Amino acid sequence: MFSDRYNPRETEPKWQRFWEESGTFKTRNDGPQPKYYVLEMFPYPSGRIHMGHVRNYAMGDVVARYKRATGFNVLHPMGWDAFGMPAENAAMQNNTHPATWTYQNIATMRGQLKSMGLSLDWSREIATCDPSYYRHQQKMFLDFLANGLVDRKKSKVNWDPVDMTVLANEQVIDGRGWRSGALVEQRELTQWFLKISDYSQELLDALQTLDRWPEKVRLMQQNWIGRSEGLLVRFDIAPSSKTDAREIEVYTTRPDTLFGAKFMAISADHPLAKSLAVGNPGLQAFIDECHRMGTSVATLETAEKKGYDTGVRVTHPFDPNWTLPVYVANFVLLDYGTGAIFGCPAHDQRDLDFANAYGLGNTPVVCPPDVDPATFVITDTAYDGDGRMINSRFLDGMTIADAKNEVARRLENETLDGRPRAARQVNFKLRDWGISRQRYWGCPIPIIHCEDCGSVPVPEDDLPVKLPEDVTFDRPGNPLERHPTWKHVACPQCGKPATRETDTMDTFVDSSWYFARFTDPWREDAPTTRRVADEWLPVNQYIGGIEHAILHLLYSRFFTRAMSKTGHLGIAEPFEGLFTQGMVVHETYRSPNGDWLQPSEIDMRTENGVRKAFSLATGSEISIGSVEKMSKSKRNTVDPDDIIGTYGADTARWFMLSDSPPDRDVIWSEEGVQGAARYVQQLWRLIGQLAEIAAPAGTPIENISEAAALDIRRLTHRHCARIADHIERLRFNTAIAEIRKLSNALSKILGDVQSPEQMTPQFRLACREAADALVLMFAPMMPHLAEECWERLGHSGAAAYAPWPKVDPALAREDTISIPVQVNGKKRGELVIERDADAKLLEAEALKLDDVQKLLNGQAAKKVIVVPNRIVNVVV
RNA sequence: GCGGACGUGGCGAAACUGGUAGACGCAAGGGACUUAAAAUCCCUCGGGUUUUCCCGUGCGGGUUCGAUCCCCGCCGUCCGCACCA
Repeated sequence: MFSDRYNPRETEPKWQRFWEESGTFKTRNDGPQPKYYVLEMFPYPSGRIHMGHVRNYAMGDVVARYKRATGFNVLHPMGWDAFGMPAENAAMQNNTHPATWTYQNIATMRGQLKSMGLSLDWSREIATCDPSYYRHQQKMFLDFLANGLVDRKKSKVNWDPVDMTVLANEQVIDGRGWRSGALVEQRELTQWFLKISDYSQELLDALQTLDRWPEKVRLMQQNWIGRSEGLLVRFDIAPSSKTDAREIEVYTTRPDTLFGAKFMAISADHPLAKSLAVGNPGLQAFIDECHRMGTSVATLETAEKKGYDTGVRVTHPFDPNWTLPVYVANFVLLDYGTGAIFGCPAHDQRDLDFANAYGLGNTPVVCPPDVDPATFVITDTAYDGDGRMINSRFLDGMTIADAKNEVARRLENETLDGRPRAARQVNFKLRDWGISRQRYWGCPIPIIHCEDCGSVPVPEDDLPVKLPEDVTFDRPGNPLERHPTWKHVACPQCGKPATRETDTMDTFVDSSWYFARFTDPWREDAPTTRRVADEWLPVNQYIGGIEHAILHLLYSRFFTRAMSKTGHLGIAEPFEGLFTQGMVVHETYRSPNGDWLQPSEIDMRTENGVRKAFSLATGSEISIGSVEKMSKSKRNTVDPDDIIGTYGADTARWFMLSDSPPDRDVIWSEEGVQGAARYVQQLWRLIGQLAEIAAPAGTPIENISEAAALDIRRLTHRHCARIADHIERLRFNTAIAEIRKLSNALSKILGDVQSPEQMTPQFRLACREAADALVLMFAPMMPHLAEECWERLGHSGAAAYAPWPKVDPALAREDTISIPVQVNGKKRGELVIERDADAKLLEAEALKLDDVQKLLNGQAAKKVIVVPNRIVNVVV
């Protein structure tokens, strides 16, 4: 009945069909067991899955299957992050509709994921481009609006004049649009914003509660939120200045250095700069130059500090006779602080560069410890370290912290035009989230613009605002904008002709709440069923790439709070545990003429112990290049379909998990996959042998007393405990090493059996237990093989329903252990002794060892360190 | 520039965060079985000596009975942020 060779091509589809027909992985919201929600970041339906998906979903599936086996009601759903630009680009290139392209891709990828044997509840599948999903998003947008979480304001954006759309910063490469290549302009557009900055402090504080998140991600978010404590200070404009303005307000985190001030600088976009530019062509030209410079990384890196002296002078807050020149400077940002700074060249590198360029000099006001203030001079390098105040009148001698407080205290208590001259302020780098996109393939923003009534929400009864289907992509720009009828509607308030908002939402909105929708995707009249969502959420284990460390994960954290504020949820944090997996990388191959070759075009051979690559087509030698992330450009990709077709899903999953720690990159190699495939066969043979000798399935295990049988039991229980521990900690690579140790040990035991008499009933019972346990322990990684083995072992039900093997602690514990004996820290021998032997016994036994005696050379040991169950160290 | 991580055999890695360094695997070499190949099985596999030991976790110091792990100083690789006042 069972063949000698395991054939995944037959068994994998068989068991996939079984799971599907039996509804094995359908999850009930009212299941009696404790709940566990495991989620992998849902894919963008780009066309085909790649090996990164295989890795991501294999990991999630191990967790899901393991948790199910250990008694949890597991939610493990899948969906599609289906809106986005690639669908529109494909529409333009192939003259298809984005929806057609997207749903075709979804169909393909769904089939591919199913061939992986993932234990997903497909009945909960969602696609964000489906009106049944985005209608709820529109509802929530309106709820957010009603609760003051939405803002409409002008902001600067990257505008691609050829494609006629706003581009994200990531889509601007060297100042040009990534698709059109056109020089990107900075435009002021009125945009919709979600007020994530209202939650800056909360999002920052709550990071501390996320103790199952990688430290790295928390740090990245912390830096991104960018909290700083400082002082707002109002500077008077000197009367002689040619402006109507009376004062300029600056934000500083270093009020202690106020006596080192040499200039003031304002942003080119500062209102004062704009008003001064009127009738000042030189200044206007400079402001224009600043705008052209753009904000790309490359320009910032090389940009010189440039400024333009406005002629305006301000007076020092502590000395009316001390004036400072006001420059418009290219390095001052409008949207951080107040768009104006005071420059203290001695203690800020940027200010120093600027001051040196314009001959403004510097005065050190913080003197480093152990340096004589009289000789302390700043030339090219600003000093931003600790020290004592100098050259600062009433601050002299203070620490930086005291000086900051003293300046704040004095200025806070001084009034200017009836208001305090200064105020302490906390600032954040985090900005509000601009969600408007001039794109078709996104969730329409449910707003109608009326000349009389302004921006009016679409009435709830009219939701969803569906995307029109009859659109064309033969021209750049937003098809919604030029659609003949779609945008023309009556104002819901006054009934006059009005127009729809034609911007759609950033696709990051779609992915900010999908995890909540999965808890009740059938609900029609609301985004969530709050009771159900609150029971499932937060997601217990979220798994995905590190590239989402900031945007997606921060947006989701905000969205969860916003949904709670609007009554859709009752929690703050969406993801209790986060795991960021490494990439899948592969060798690269390059022919002598510089062409990249795919792994499938390569024949690997070993000549004189050296690995060499040859082209299958031409036979010529190909140079083996560095290991890099799989990418189309380097052609070092491997297609999951090919791998699954050749080796089976179990082999692919096993190899993905076995070689590297899951948070590190894994090198995909043909040799490695073959090793995994060999192991599949090895297990199949081992289970076959065990099935022959094992006691019948279901025989109770009791009163095992024979040594050989007990050895097998101890082996089994010991490994079982370790494997569970490794999976719990997501250490899949070491879990797999333990499984291999167990199967190796069992193979050896069977191989050592000399005669049939050794196979006593007790021995057969122990084999039964070991075989069952082994299968159930590799089942999370190789579920199809496990089902087939389970059947071969004579079980009637499926392995997917079997509980995780129960560990008997008494059997798992080792009674005899070996303890190393060191002399002066170097291992000289070892004691095999009963567990928990006391220190005196260990010491006596250790000193008896020949090797120890030899080194003692008749003398007494100076000292003997004994750590029970660990080590003995004899000091001579 | 700021912040963070990492550095262990030919390769991926492990080591219960102070207690036998290199588990498990890949590659390689040798052997068995085969007419042969595949498959399978057995042995070797950090370096030097080949009977005893010595050296080895990027480099140099330190703490300790004992350091891959802790501290100080270097070198290198990778990642994130970046004119944030």
